[in-house]
Amino acid sequence: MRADELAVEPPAAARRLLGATLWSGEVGVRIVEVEAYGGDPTGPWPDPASHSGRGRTKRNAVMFGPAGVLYVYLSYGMHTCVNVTSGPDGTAGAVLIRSGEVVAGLEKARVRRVTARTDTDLAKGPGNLGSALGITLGDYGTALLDPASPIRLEWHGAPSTAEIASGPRVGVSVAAEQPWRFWLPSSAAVSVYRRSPRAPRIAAGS
DNA sequence: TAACTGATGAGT
DNA sequence: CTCATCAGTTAA
Repeated sequence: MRADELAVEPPAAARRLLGATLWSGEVGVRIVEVEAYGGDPTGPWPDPASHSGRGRTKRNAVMFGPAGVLYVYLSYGMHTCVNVTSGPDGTAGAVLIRSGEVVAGLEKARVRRVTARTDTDLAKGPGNLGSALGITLGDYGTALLDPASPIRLEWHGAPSTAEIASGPRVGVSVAAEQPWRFWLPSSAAVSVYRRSPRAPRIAAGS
């Protein structure tokens, strides 16, 4: 995979990342669920739900750089969420890796995820995926397309559109109408969709 | 359904 | 400095 294949609008980059393998040392995860996030209002794809939706900060700085770089952040004080930057250099964008299947290094992943009931659960959900791969805030900024990196991407070509499903992003209270979540329905590791409690309700009732 | 946890950024 | 917020997970 080349950087220019990710230096496109976040939804297009997200589709290309499905089916790719994300390696962290000996543990490999097949990506089956992703979410695209845009950038600030002055860019080509404004996104109020994005960490970069209100401009550049110390935390989101890497989102404004070249594509194919690891953006990690801490969520809810305990989970590390793994993102791949997208869009051209100077334009903010990223793809959150939400869920995957462990395809290598099962033993190590099981040690890191002792609470997982089955192997399918090892990297199911953004926090669990980061935990299974052992990714920490210290890995912020890793060049994922460099074969020498401890954390790297192995691309197998984008899946066909028939294999990809899309829908609203999870846990996002604004811009919830954007179908910027993509997943492979054939995988059992796709996390269950749960609407944000702050998102507008679709219909009245119970 | 809610307890939990801590970095972040906006407001004081 | 404080304070609300957060792209969650888990046990109940």
